[in-house]
Amino acid sequence: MLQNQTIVKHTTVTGHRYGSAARTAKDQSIRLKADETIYSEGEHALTIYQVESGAVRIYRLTASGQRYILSFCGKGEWFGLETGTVRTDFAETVCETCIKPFRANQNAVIPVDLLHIALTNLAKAQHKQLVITEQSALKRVAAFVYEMADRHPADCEFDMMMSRSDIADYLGLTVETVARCFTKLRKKRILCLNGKLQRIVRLVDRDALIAMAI
Amino acid sequence: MLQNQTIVKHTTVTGHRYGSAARTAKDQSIRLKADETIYSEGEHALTIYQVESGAVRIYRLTASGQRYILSFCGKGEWFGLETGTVRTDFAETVCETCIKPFRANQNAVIPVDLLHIALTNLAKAQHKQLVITEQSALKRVAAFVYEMADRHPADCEFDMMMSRSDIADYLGLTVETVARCFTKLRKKRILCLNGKLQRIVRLVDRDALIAMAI
DNA sequence: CGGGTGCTTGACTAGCATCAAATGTAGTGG
DNA sequence: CCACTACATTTGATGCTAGTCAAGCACCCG
Repeated sequence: MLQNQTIVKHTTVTGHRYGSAARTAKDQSIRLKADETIYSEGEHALTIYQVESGAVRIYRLTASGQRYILSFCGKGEWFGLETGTVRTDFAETVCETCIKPFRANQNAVIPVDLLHIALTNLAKAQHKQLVITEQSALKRVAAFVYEMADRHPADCEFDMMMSRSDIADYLGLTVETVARCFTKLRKKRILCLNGKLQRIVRLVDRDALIAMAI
Repeated sequence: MLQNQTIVKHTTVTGHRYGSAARTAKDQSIRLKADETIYSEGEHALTIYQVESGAVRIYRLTASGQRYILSFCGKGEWFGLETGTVRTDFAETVCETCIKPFRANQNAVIPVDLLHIALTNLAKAQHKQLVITEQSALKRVAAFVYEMADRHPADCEFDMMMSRSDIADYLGLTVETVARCFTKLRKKRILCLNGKLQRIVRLVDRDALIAMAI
């Protein structure tokens, strides 16, 4: 297991930076086009990754062939940390993306706080459970847009990059329902959609979006 | 943060036991009645717990006052490990329960693999996402019964202990829908329900249950 | 006995899935 | 340049599933 091949030390110092020390590891960052596979279910899990730019989708396939997207990872987020030695899910790029691998070779030290990564991903997964179960389709989509907007705190216009089908498989809805919800958000004057694929969001009423997403 | 107040060391030795060494810590196990609070949202998070017997529910309250149960913890399972210094959820006993606390005082070493606990809880949360989003109400209830049955691998009869309302808040359904699903499972001759509160499950067709839960 | 709690069942309704089709855009080849 | 295909998105019509509201039953306890 990954965590048994590493030595992790946590001191009483609060805060923890992954600064230049971590970045000078011999593993170089990797640039990928859209929809490229990073790893697949069943593969041996020896590497974790940090997203430097772009976005990655982590998903599973059910017995019936349905795709379910567990999470999207944006800039700065980590993925690929597994409970066992084998991948239980798939990782693919959503768009052109740079990722930085951290390999766990024998006796190698990963200069990274694995526990912090695991707990952050756990918190994300728990929050997603709340979004999915408690809320209507419209609220789920609003929560998704808000999650994306949170990655661009400065801008009121940004590119989601995910297709409607990605969003549907992430929120447990159908493509049609997602499209209808975006239409409702437009009609409520909460956002505008631009770009040929309607994936560029311009936030008109951020407060209303937040009120709806909670 | 918990993980910053502890020193955790993982060697290359595979496997990791929480044997007598951990159990001789000065923290004694605690016996609680049903529906007692272990901790609440907003409290300072300094302790993690292992369930010795019984069951614990971990839940959150939404802005609208709805309860959502993130997980049930049974014998051997750990809870209370938080991302920050403050509790984000509530922990209560479902029934008469024994728990063992592990406090993270300054300079104290927790003789426990926190990363392993975090990753196990992450895997549980991810699996629950799949159950909740992909499946019909009947399949969700079947998956819940299967999860409970997995905690009693030897017995074909066991006490779930959770109320219908607990199960509903866990699966994102209503009490009525849960009751209707149990009725369907009975009519399909997959299980029988006994006890005055109908919480004792007798598995009649385990294979059919598994087939339904996946 | 009456009141409280937890479980079940029935009737009705709202919301999402499904099926189907239209639109807009890009790319290809004649 | 236009015809054609391919793909992503949107919209409409319809049906089913689970939520809502309501009532009834079983059990327990004062």
